[in-house]
Amino acid sequence: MPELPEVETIVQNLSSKIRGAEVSSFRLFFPGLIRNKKKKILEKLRGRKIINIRRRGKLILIDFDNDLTLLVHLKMTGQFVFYPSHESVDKHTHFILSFKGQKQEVRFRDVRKFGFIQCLLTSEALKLINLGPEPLEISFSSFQNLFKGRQACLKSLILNQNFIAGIGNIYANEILFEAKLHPINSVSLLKEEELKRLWKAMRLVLKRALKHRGSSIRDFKDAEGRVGSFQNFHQVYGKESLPCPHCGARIERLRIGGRSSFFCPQCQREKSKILIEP
DNA sequence: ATTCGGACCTGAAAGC
DNA sequence: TGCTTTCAGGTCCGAA
Repeated sequence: MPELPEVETIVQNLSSKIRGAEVSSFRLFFPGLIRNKKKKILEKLRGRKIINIRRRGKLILIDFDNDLTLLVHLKMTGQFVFYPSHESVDKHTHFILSFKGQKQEVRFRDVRKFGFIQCLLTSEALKLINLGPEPLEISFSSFQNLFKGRQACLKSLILNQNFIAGIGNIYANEILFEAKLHPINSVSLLKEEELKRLWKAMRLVLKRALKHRGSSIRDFKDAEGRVGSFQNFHQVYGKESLPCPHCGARIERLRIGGRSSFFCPQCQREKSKILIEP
């Protein structure tokens, strides 16, 4: 479900509600959710205060005042939502954190159970995962450097979290449309001017999506239970056979690296590796 | 060294 | 009304 804009939206919700809150109790319904071998480590969170909630790529990090951090990945259908404590718990709720003096508790729900939570030392939390730079923080020249010596196909590369962190399938499609670049192009063929378009498109699309509090296609809800609205502004994602909003050509769908890729064959031209001289 | 399919899960929607 | 197939905001792993 969640890519950078959705995860950031949830992190903002959580920050405003539970930064500084003290954990009174937790409940774990699906032990497989916790990646640590010893689930008992969670006991160390009881009575501790949350000092910070951060995002890195698509990961949520909840830092506690005893140098422990909960690393959370929502994967496809994970949700963090506040519920009144008295409300009944449904079968997709796998973990609940309750706070001292608060009538609301935060519940982790995940229909497909792909998501995970891991409890780590704060200083170690990001060391396990090799994440690329943040797309909204990287300068153009650093961005350009990332591509040196690479020759993968463009769409696969920007979906690769080691390359750049936080972009998933929806935003990869939308960014490439905005940049007018064909998803299957090899990055080795891109000129500086095209990389600049890509960098600008990446920033523009992600910032717009943040402003609209993410895209809700089927499962995404923020921590207040609200849906995002950026799905209303998608140009190509999920729009196979519909007219391109720019030129009217029919949007096509292609499978790249096992993921659906939507693009306008007119606006996003494929580059041929073979130069045909007349 | 990359790329591919399958695996991990469940449920909604489409196809027959 | 079924029953079956396909698809889904992600990532990991092992085999070609």
